[in-house]
This record gives sequence, C-alpha cells and structure tokens, in this order.
Amino acid sequence: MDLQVQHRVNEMRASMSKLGVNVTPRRAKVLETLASTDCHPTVNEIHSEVRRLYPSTSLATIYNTIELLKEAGQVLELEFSGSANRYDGLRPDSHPHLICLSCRSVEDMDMCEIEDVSLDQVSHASGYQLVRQRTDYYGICPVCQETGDDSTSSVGHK
Amino acid sequence: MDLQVQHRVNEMRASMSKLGVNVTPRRAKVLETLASTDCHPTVNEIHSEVRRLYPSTSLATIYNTIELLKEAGQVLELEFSGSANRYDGLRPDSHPHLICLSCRSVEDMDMCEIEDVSLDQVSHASGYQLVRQRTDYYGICPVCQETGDDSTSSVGHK
DNA sequence: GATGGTATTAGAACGGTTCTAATTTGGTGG
DNA sequence: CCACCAAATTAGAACCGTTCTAATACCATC
Repeated sequence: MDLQVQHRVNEMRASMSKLGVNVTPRRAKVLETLASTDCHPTVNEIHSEVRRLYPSTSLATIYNTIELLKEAGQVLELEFSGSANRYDGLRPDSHPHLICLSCRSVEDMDMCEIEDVSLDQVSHASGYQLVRQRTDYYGICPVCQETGDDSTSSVGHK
Repeated sequence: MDLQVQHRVNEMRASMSKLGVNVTPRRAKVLETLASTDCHPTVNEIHSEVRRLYPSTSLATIYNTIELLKEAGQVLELEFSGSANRYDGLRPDSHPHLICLSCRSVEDMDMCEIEDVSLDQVSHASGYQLVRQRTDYYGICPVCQETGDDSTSSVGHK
C-alpha cells in the first residue's frame, strides 16, 4: 500500500479508536478503499472493492462503517437525490466539487485563486450555528466536451 | 392574489408558453403555490396545496409540472438524498441557501457583504462548461437554537 | 356528436438507504 | 478447552421519494 494511503488510513483508524470503535478487517478495507482513490466512490463501488478481499461482505457493513466514519468526522458525504451518494475519505472537511452532468464524475475543485467564503463569516451574518457547507459546480467536464458526449441533452424530454 | 405573486406567475406562464406548454388550471395552481412562498416547499406540500382547489390531483401532475418548469428554467430544484427535494420558484437562478439540520427549514442566504464566486471564473479555471452551481450552509437556525431543539444530537447513535 | 391529441390519474416499478432479526465471530473467565 | 457475552455481520424486508406505465378523462376542432 502506498505510504500516503497508509498514513491516511492510520488517521482514520486513530479517530475511530478514539471513539471506541473496533476497526475490524472489513472495516479496515473500507478505510483503505476510501483512502486509495480521489474518485469519490459510491457505496456500491466500495462494496465491490471490499468483496474482492472478503466476498461475503454485505452492503449493510459498508453503510455501517461509513456511518461510523461520519461520526468520527473522517469522511465527507456528498448526497444526491437522483443517484447514489458519493464519499470523500481523503478530505473529510467541507470543500467544493466539480460535477460532470454527463459522466457523473466528481472531482475536488482546488484553485488557489478562488477564495472560499468562511463558515464563521456566514455564521455571524446569518445567526446560524453552522457546522459545514457544500458547494458544487455542475457542468460538462473537459473529457466529455471532447467526446461530445452530453447525456443531458436527451434527458427530461419525452 | 398578491401583485408580486401575480407578476411572478405571469413570468412563469410566459416561459412555459414560449416552450409551447399549455398552462392548465392545475399547472397554474402549481405555479401560484411556488410563487407564493419562500419556504422552498416539497412536492408533497405543493400537492396538498393544489388539492385544496382540485382534490383529485395526483402526485404525478405535480412532478410533471415541475419537470416542465425546470425545462423552462423557472424553478430551482434543491436535491436531498435523505429527504424530499425542495423547490424555489421565486428565484430560479443558482443562489446559496441556509439549511437547518434540526427543523429542516431552507432559506435563501442573501448577504450583500458576501461575494459569490462567479461561474465564469470557475469555468475558466477548471475547463468545465458550467451551467449552475449550488451552495448550502448547514447548521442550526436561530429559532432552533433558542428552543434548544437539536435533533442532530440524537441522530446516528445507537 | 365523432376524432385526435394532450392532460391526468392510480398504481406499479425502481433505486438507494435504513431497519430488523438471526447468525457468526472473537475475546474472557471459568 | 469450553461456555458465555458483546460486538460484528448477514440477508433480506421495509421504506420513501421519484419515475414510469397504461388506462382514462378532457377539450378543441371539425
């Protein structure tokens, strides 16, 4: 396993242990899967990956482990109503994403030139006790632009 | 009907007509419902409202009308995976929201002092052809803070 | 009054998530 | 080595919002 991945997995383990959560082999494999990709996998994708090592693993175990990871603040859940949720185990803090409407890819948006509005700022101005934020940019990714593969143009019309 | 509401409904009607969509009485009532509230209603809430006037109205009609409104760019859909989607018919353009984790209220976040990052800016920097964005701030609203009503503290623990 | 196209309905189907009850596992004390 | 207990895991049912489907109702036009 890559050193970076190993390091991230150790962080996650530590957080879970601090909560008194037992990191079983299956759970460890979930952590490793999350720490090994920046593709923001779905529960099903994680399930498939874990099954390669432990073929009898049920979906419930994945949902369970993710729930525990959320409680430990070690995974960011990106909810979608029309498709499966996506998970970011590399950067569990709130950060913006770019979402392709054609291929459904999700990637982190990291651009130094763009300054994020701080939670504190908005908390103060609104009177809310804010705990997290979510920012998504929706469009067509460079790859799908090239292939002219735009599934959105045929969606929603009878 | 309030003049403001009337005006907004007319805008929506015009957009739909331009698409060749027939604005039937039931559909009109959906528009009016959306134009009459800033509470970001769910499909069920709209359904209940429309039923007060047309008791036989089915859910499908609401979903249908909203689909047409989306095509006309006259409603903003806020998707949630864990609960029903919310709709904003007053301001169909992308704009940030404040979401209360306790009472599930959704309100527009309008603060002049906070400058939104422009789509163009991000499009240019990322190479995506962006069409919309979504920004949500999650926390506890002022009302729920007062009542100490924080349902999140009892969520997700066995 | 017949015709044809659109609107509407009720309910089935669907997909992702959550729940439930039964079973398995792994450690501890006897 | 075994009995016991708690935690982990499993399979599948339940759930819920949304979408789909096929049948029916409506309405303008002739």
